[in-house]
Amino acid sequence: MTTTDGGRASVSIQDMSKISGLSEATLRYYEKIGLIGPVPRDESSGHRRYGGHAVEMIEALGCLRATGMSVQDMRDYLRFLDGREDSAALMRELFERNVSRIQEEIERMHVRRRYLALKAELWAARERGDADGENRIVPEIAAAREGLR
Amino acid sequence: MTTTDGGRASVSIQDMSKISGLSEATLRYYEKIGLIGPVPRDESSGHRRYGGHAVEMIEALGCLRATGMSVQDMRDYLRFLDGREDSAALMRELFERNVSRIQEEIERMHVRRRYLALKAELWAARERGDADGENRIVPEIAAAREGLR
DNA sequence: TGGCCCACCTGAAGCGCTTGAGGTCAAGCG
DNA sequence: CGCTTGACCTCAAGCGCTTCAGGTGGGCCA
Repeated sequence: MTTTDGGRASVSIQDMSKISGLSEATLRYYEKIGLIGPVPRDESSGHRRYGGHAVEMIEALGCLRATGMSVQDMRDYLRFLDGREDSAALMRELFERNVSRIQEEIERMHVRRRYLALKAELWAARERGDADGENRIVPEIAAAREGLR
Repeated sequence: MTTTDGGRASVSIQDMSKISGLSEATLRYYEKIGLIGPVPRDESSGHRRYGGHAVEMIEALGCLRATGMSVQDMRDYLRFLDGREDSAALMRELFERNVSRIQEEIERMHVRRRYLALKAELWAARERGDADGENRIVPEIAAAREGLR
């Protein structure tokens, strides 16, 4: 998992990927756009070696990314963490905003699920030649469509 | 909304966008990738004019897109609609697959919401200098993190 | 010592759109 | 009549990644 390198633990990109849940490509991408890094390299091979501090930070980023948080919010998160400003309130707001975002997404998902489930039922009715069933479902689909924005 | 053009109704891209909920850019994009179209043009201006058949089709696509259905599944949907194959079963399967997809997304969303809500609580506790509260929340966050994949 | 494989590297292209720049056509107004 | 306005056009770039192509360093085996 980790190799010792002059007394300090260092982690390869593959292991960093396993630890954080971010793909190797994403780790390179985040470095390229300046969200993390620059990551120190192994002298001879030029391979990335993530040090203790970076490992924890990127592990946390992996969780935030897994919630669908935007890159901009992750940037703010890192800024609040590291800055000596009184950032507890800003952090709370950042996370509350993201809870609301998820909440809204969940609600939209329910509407979508209902619409798609009705469509599946419609075609199931057609499949078994059930014209009555079809006629019952059609107006329900029309109603469900309204909620889809 | 619609203009009459030699007895046939035709719809501008702006109105098509309002009807379908797809942006004008998306309508052009879908045409470019061959999902819809080619759309006939007004002789003199070169502007797109969507005809009756296309309007209904694109309206339906708008609903499917609003559920997060993939472009490939929308292609299949159109193929099943139009083909003379016995497509009711294929349609049912397509929609059932998409219901499952949404169902899984909803479940993941719940986990994410919990994680983010705990993070918000953590910073709220820090904000009011509540060390006990903090200590109560930290292990809950660790537990919630497990579900984030 | 040569050969092989694996982990890693970079750069470019693709996905599904969105955004923006720059230009055309038709209608309305002073 | 020229001018503005608005709806539309095309082409190119950007977003947040993923995927792919082509190349290098290091360890292990014969």
